[in-house]
Amino acid sequence: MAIKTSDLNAKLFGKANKRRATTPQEAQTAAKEQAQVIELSVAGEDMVSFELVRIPANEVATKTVVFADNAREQSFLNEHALSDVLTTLRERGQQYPAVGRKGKDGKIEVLDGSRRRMSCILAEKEFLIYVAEDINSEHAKFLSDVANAHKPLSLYEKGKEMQAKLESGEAEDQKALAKIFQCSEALVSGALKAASLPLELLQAYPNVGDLGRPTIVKLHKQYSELSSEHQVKLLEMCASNEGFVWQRSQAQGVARLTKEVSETIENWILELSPPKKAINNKVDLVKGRASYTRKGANLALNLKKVDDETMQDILNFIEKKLG
DNA sequence: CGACGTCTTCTTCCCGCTCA
DNA sequence: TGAGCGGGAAGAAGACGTCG
Repeated sequence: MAIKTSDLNAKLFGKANKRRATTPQEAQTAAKEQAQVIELSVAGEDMVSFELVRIPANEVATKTVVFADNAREQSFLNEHALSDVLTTLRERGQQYPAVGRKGKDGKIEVLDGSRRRMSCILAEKEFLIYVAEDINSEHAKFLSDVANAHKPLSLYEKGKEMQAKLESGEAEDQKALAKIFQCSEALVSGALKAASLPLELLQAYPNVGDLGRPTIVKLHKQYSELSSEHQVKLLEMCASNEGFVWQRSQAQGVARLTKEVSETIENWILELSPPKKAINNKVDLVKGRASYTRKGANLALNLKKVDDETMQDILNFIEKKLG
């Protein structure tokens, strides 16, 4: 994702101080060459100076934390979700420093670069980050959001953001959300469903970002049809002993893993609640030609091999009867 | 009974995988 | 290495349900 990262840096450093850089290109170069100090205006406002800090691999986890308001769900960040960053990180080290601020407790809060942070932890590499002394929370959220623009959030993460906007009243309804997020109403519906699913269930998958709307909708339907006791049982199966579900599979490749996890979960659900749909009230009236199903006050007819004349007779009868 | 909001389904397009 | 295939993503539009 090198291109997108450079886009981000162009945005971030676009308004850098002339002392260091006057154009996005220069600022990018500065970031690439890892200048010790960079001054830039955050959100087009105050000038803030960032100092480059190098954190040894074994201290990344303890000395830095991810900004709490970051939309990215940290528990989804595993070797599969980070495979794009990990390959280049292992080969050539960290290309672009992350951006963060000094927290009250002395820890560094990572605003932009939570994926790079986790990658460094996984790959045991040195973590580079530009740190500023004082950035208010509003600006911090801005930086964090801009940063997230280049690696799309998963449906779950989008759904959580949408949920928040609904609750805060920022968005009136799903239609408004679709406008704000520039997506279809169908996607909003799917994202909200994803967000309503328990984390334990989603963590069964190798890369939650890979789960599309159809998969989520299916999963949501299957899960929500379970009784609450069964839901709890299913989550226990997901969380039990041998790590996440995907870690128990032998399959190669994320796509295959994802498929296997889906199948596993589907099977578990079937085990928990046997297909009571077997009570199919379909009745064969004339073998192979006519059947009907009764549901409440409704009647569905299913006729095969019907010629025009017969059809007309039947339609006439219905019209006369119900009309 | 109508109007509004949400969900599902249909269709098209794109991507990645497999096999020759 | 290229062609064919299957599966998934996304949007549009119609179906459905709910509320006043």
